[in-house]
Amino acid sequence: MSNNSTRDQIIDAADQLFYEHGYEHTSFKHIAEAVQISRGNFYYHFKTKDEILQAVIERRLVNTRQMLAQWEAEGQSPVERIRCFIRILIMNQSKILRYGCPVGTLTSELAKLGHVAQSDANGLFTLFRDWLVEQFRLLGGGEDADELAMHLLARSQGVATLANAFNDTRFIEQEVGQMFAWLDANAERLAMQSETRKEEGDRCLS
Amino acid sequence: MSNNSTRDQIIDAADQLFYEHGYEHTSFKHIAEAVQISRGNFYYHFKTKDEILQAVIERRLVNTRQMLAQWEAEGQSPVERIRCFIRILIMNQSKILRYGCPVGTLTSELAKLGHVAQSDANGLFTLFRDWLVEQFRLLGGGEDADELAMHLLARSQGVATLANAFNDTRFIEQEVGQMFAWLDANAERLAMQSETRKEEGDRCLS
DNA sequence: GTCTATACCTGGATAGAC
DNA sequence: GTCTATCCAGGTATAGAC
Repeated sequence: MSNNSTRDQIIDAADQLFYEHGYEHTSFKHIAEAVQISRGNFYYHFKTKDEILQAVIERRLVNTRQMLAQWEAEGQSPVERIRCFIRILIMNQSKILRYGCPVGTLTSELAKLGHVAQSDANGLFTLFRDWLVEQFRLLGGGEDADELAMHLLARSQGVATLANAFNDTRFIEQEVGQMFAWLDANAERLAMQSETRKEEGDRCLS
Repeated sequence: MSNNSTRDQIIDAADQLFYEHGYEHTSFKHIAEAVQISRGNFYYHFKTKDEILQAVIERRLVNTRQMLAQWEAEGQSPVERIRCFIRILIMNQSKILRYGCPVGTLTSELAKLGHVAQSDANGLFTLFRDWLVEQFRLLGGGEDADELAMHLLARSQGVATLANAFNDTRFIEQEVGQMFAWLDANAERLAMQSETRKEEGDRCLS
C-alpha cells in the first residue's frame, strides 16, 4: 500500500506534522523540510493543501481499519478485543501526553475551521464506534451496544485531553484501570441478562 | 470589571472568535470587523496578538472563578454543587455541539502550537479541578478526592468532544444522566465509608 | 483614541527550466 | 519528477495624520 515514493513520504510527514502541530499551523515549508524536497515539487503530487489533508485522512482510515482487523484476529473474546482498544492509551501515551488524541484533536480543529474534510475525519471516530458496537453486541449488549460504545469512546477522549493538559502519565494508568473494571462489570452484567432472557425463552417454549 | 471600553470589546470579540474558530485561525481582521474598529487601532490597546490571548485567558479565569463562587453559594450540598458542574454540558449544549468545550479545545490547540500561554490556559482546568476536589473532600472523599475530580473532568471533556464530532444532543443527555448516577453512587459510598470510620474511631476511644 | 497608509513577511500556488 | 523563480493574498505590525 504505502511505499517509499515521494508522494507517500509527503503523506507520512504531513500526517505526523498535522498531528503534532495542527493542520493549519503546518505549512508547506515544514513538510518540504521534513521530506527534503523543494516547495515547488509539492504541486506535482498534490494540487492543494486540502488534497494532502484528504490523503492523510484516507491513510489514517486505512491504518485504523487494519488495526481493528488485527485486534479482531488477536483478541480471543470480545472483552479481550475491547481491552485492545482501551490499551491504545497506554501504547501511545508519550504521544498523547504531548499532542493529545490524533482523532479527537483533528476533528475538533476541522470543526472550528469549518473545513470540508470534517466529515471525512469524523469517519475515523465512526470506524471505532462501529467496531466497538459490534464487540458489545457480541457480549449481548443488544440495544445498549451503541450507548456502551459511545461511552467508552468518550472516556478515552476525555482521558487523552486531560492527560495532555496536565502531562500526567499516572492519570492515564488510573483511568485505564477503571475502564478495564467498567468493562468487566458490564460484560458480566450482559452475560447474566442474556442468560435470564434465554431462561425466559425456554419457559415460553415449555 | 468589564465595561464597554474598546479594550473590553476587543477581548469580548476575541474570546468568542478564538472559541468558535480557534486562536490561530482568528485574524485581526476578523476581530476588527466584529468590534467595528480599524485594524490599526488595535495596537493602541494591545501590542501583539499574544497579548490579546493573554487578556482573553485572564478574563476566562475571572469568569470561571465567579461561576464557581456562584455555585458555591447556590448549591446547598456538595452533591448539588457538583451537579451544577455536570449541568454545564446541558446549559451550553448548542455551543458545545458546534465548537466543543472552550477549555479543552483551547488547551489542546495551544499545546500543538507550543504556545507560551499554554500553562495559563491550563489554569482554567486547574480551577475546575481544585474546586471539584474541594467538593469531593466535603463528601468524605479524602485521598480519592482528586481522582474523582479528574475522572469527572475527563468524562465531561470526552462528552464534549464526541458530541461535537457527531453533533449529537441525545448523547449529551444520556451521559449527563449517567454522570448524575455515578455522582449519587459515589456520594453514598463515601458517606458510608466515613460513617464506618467514625464508628471505628468511637471504638478506639471506648 | 482612532484612522489610513504602508512595510514586511509568510503561506499557498503557478510557470517554466532542467 | 524535481528544481528555481516568482506571483499574489493575507497576516502581523508600524508610522504618522487627525
